[in-house]
Amino acid sequence: MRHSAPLSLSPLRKAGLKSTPGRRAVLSVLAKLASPASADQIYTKVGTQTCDRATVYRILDSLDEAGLLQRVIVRGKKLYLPEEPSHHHHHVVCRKCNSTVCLDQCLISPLEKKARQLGFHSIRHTLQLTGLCSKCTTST
Amino acid sequence: MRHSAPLSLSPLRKAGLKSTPGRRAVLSVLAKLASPASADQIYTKVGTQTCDRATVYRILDSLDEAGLLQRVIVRGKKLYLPEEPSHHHHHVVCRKCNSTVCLDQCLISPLEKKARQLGFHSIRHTLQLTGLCSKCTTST
DNA sequence: ATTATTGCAAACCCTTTGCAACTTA
DNA sequence: TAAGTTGCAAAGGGTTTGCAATAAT
Repeated sequence: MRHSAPLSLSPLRKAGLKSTPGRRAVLSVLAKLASPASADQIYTKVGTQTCDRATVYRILDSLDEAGLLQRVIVRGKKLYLPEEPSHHHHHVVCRKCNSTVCLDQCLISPLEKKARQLGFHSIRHTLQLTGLCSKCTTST
Repeated sequence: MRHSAPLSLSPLRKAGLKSTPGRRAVLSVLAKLASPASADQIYTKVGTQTCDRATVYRILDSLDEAGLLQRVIVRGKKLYLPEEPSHHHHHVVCRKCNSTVCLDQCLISPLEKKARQLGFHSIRHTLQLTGLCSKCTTST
């Protein structure tokens, strides 16, 4: 008799990715973020001795591919934040201080539906709202 | 008596930007795009003798700032497409061949409203839908 | 045992910058 | 004339790559 699958697979295994120390560390760092962080900031938070910078980039790619994080662009730079597969939603990010607030919803499905009708499949989306938060009241 | 304003200002002048050959050329290239293009592709289409590559980057920045183009990220790369200020909407871009289709609507305003209620202002958004078009039927 | 993942270090590419010259309004 | 814009060329930063070694299933 074969082993039965564990009752709850880690998010990584569910996504078909191997569970490595680097990936677990990156996921853990993402989960604790107060606001979106750059690849390099994540590399630092993970601990530069935990894994190589290049590996962090590869990990972020694999997690993105697996839908385990959200990538947003603020001021032209890529930032990463965690994604809970069970509750997809979006955020506003302050263009000045990167502070972030959940908007708790995703209103994209009608657009996805239309895209599907137009022959597209494997549809993904990224929505980025940016603004200036109340603490950063300034122009532009 | 002073000169009265022209009946119709160019989009550039309306945006408070000076009308230069480079900007006009970039706008014209954008308007003719069949699918989103990278800064470098735009530089090539504009004609490398028309203006410098660095200038194209500066122009794209100013047009983005002015809301005269849309910037999207496909496969992690920045691509540009035209934006008609009178009719803001979104697109699906094929992750394989970059082909693009209009979705004709923007459903973001409820999210923007909520962000405003949370103290954000000067809100902007970028929405990117990507998928695989019918011609590129493949996995992933 | 097989396949995926990582480290290392170099290469790459995209993008930005400073400054003087030149346009545009 | 004043302010904004451009060219040039060089620097900068973020990101990717190849390959051998290593770890996960």
